[in-house]
Amino acid sequence: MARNKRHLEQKVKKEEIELVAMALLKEKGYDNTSMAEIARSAGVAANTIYWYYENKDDVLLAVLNRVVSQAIADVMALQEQPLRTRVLMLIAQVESSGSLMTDVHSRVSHSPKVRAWHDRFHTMVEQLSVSELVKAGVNLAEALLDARVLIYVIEGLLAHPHELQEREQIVDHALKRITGQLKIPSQVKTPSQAKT
Amino acid sequence: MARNKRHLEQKVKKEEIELVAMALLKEKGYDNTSMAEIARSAGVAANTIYWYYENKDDVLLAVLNRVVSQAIADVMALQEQPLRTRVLMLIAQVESSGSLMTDVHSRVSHSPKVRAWHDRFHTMVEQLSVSELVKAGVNLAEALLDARVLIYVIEGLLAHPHELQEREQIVDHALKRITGQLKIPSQVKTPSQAKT
DNA sequence: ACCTGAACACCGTTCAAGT
DNA sequence: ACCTGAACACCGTTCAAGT
Repeated sequence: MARNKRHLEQKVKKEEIELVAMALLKEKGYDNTSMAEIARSAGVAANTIYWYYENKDDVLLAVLNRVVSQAIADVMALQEQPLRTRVLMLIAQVESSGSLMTDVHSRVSHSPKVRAWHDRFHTMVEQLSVSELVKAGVNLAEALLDARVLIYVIEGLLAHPHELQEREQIVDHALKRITGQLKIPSQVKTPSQAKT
Repeated sequence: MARNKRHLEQKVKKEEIELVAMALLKEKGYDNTSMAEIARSAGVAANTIYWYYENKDDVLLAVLNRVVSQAIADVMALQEQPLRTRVLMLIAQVESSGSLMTDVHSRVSHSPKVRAWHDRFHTMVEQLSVSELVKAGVNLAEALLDARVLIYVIEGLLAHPHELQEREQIVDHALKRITGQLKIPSQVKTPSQAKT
């Protein structure tokens, strides 16, 4: 029982470090968050983190896995929604993780592990996009190129700040260009035009 | 005469620091290039750089201005070439600057000066793209959105490694989606299909 | 197994001092 | 005006030592 409790609390300790790291990395980004700060927030000595993780990039990867799992879960929950809605949801979801995606890109050249994670993630998103586009009526031969275009647009939207409305416009426009025509009526009207 | 010579050599000193910094930053990126390394390569003490530049980000900006000036000059020289060629040229040009563009994105959150530079640069590229697209036959109302899509595709291509052929395919595809139809015959055939 | 204090090498930057 | 040696604060990481 005591052993059990202890075992639990140890897992909890790592969990706590990861949650604290996630909050800090989301809020302030990789470079502006020091290991010392993460440790302090988690209530441990600075070097204690190195018992759980090899280095700072490994902490980043642990956080990224959490963030991505959550994002996937959220987007999966919208299975029946139209593509437009799901793309916008994905962007909003990832955006709430602050500069994490930019951080990944900038760490790719420092850490092979981060590079591997990035490549896997990219492939996954690409496959998802292809199947989404095929479902939306794009023929398979072109879907691969269209998926790339769509992903780059999404990445661009994530890397640069946009008004919500502007973001929707760009997504709508890109999807229109890709699928040929908008399949579903959009709600891009300004709030002031809401009826009754 | 001696004063003249001296004055010249001073300008040359700054020039040398900048050229050395450009080479190093292009080759190894911002984070992997230390001020000490730049100084050593330029043959000065580490802190001497701070007489010419406020900080490391200012060195980056000086290098960026050189790189961009060169890129603009090169692309301008292709005034009469088709859009496709110029876009590919721009990508190749910027790509030769290594991870500099990624570095800009990652420094945006650290330095307001870098952010300002990034925003000005982005606006400039956007305006250029709009006028290019209008010239290519896209109607003005949609050109702004199309320009954004095109820029994000270009940024995506720059941020991720691609085979030359694959890159051309994606650019061709994006331009086809945007302009409705490819205006000029492309040479995307595989080398093995070259005739006679 | 888990955690720590102390130290290390490196970094961007500052400052007082030299010419 | 231009340049330097020495120092500073901070960083990620390591190591020997404690429980």
